[in-house]
Amino acid sequence: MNDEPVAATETEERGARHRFDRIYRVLRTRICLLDYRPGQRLREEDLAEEFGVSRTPVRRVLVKLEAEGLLRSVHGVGTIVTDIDVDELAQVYQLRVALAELIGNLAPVEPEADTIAAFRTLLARCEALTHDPDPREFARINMDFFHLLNSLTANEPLREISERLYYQTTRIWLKTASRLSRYEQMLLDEIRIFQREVADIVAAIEIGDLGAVGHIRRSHISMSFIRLRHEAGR
Amino acid sequence: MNDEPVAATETEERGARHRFDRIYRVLRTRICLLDYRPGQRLREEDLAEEFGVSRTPVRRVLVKLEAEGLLRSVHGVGTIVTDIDVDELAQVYQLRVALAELIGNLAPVEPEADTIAAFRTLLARCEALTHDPDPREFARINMDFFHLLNSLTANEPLREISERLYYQTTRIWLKTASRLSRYEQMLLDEIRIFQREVADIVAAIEIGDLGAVGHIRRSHISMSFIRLRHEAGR
DNA sequence: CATCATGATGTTGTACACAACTCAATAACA
DNA sequence: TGTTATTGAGTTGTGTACAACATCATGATG
Repeated sequence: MNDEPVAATETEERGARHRFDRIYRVLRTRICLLDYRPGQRLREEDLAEEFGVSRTPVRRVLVKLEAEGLLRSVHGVGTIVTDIDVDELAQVYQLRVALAELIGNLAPVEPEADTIAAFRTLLARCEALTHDPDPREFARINMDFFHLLNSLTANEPLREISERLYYQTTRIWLKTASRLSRYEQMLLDEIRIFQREVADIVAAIEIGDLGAVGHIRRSHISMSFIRLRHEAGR
Repeated sequence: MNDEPVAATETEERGARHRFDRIYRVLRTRICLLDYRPGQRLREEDLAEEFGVSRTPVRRVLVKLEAEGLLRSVHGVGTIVTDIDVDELAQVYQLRVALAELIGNLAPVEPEADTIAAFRTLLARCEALTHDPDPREFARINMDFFHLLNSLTANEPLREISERLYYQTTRIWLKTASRLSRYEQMLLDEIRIFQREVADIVAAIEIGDLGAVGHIRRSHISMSFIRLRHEAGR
């Protein structure tokens, strides 16, 4: 009866796969929070040292991040965080808008009690944020909110694709806004708008209208991008 | 004036990136044509030897194919071609159906003369196929047709995602049909239906109605899956 | 006879040394 | 002085040996 290691694998996901996912998530988060700025050069050896492994497993992660468009490895030069600009991302936003509606339509899943609770917790964090605006915390809440929304569809390919597109676009707000003079005011405005979105969606979820969630989300993504483009144009 | 290598890079994409893409495409095609059967175990060393490289660059390719759901590497066991079944792929098909329509709507690109010519050539290949049915050639034409359709949108993220979903699902027909007794007849039927789809779409393209292309494609993907599911159910 | 331990074998994962490559600084030259 | 080689440092890409792991056969043990 040697099932102890199996159980451990089940709960903790030991081994190579786990290390891989861990490093992957850390790097992805750093890129999206602009801890690594667009255009910044990363050194494989530094990353390897930080995570206590050799370059080999690090490179695996970098290959995946490159496939997702967050990095670009150039032989003899370095591994560079991809730069982004509002115009290039317009296409990705178009697609995200279209997909947002699908989450409510394709294989909607009746939210569990704890899922609803998680939404409420998030709403509270959001409210707290309006009293103490912080761009990083804003980005984090945004990320958590996205993952919660994503769990509302049982269509796994849709979840995967939405996630990928989300991580491709989420940096653009921080990057664009941080360079503008109205930064503080913009941040506060955006937080308030976001808070209303969360409130709207939580209301729709509590009623059980997942279709409405999709519509709300769709319009908010669309408007958010238009606002950004407008601010960036000036 | 040492710009010769630069020019070569531009046209032929020498170097690591090129090798990588080459191996990647070859393996992906083999998986989708069932040269590698679902469940089959691949050995990294065999692949390395075949392509004249070491395991290292091969593993890069395998990581990417694993991220796309075509392979699964298990430590100590092997690299296994993912098995697929009709029920699991239902979700992917749902998504493909939804995305098909977007190709005509998001950033439609006016087809060039040579693109239209390519469609006509394909239609001819398709016609020839009805006289000499061959499952592999059918799959190849299907693949080429997909890539042509995909070039009708300038939305690159959409192209990328559509491609990924296509390669996730395209094996299922060959796999399912090849196990059925009515295989020969099914193949011929399916080829004829496909030929009509191609004819319809070529007509829509020549008129310049890309929206119609999306609708035709959408309904054909949907029906194709329903037929498959129906046959598989019995 | 059933069951569990143990070792042999084969595979992917990792570490590390070296090759290929880029770029900038510097020297050579017209 | 301007321009072109060249050298050097620094980085990613590759090859290779070994570690970690899974599986199966074999035999010990109750």
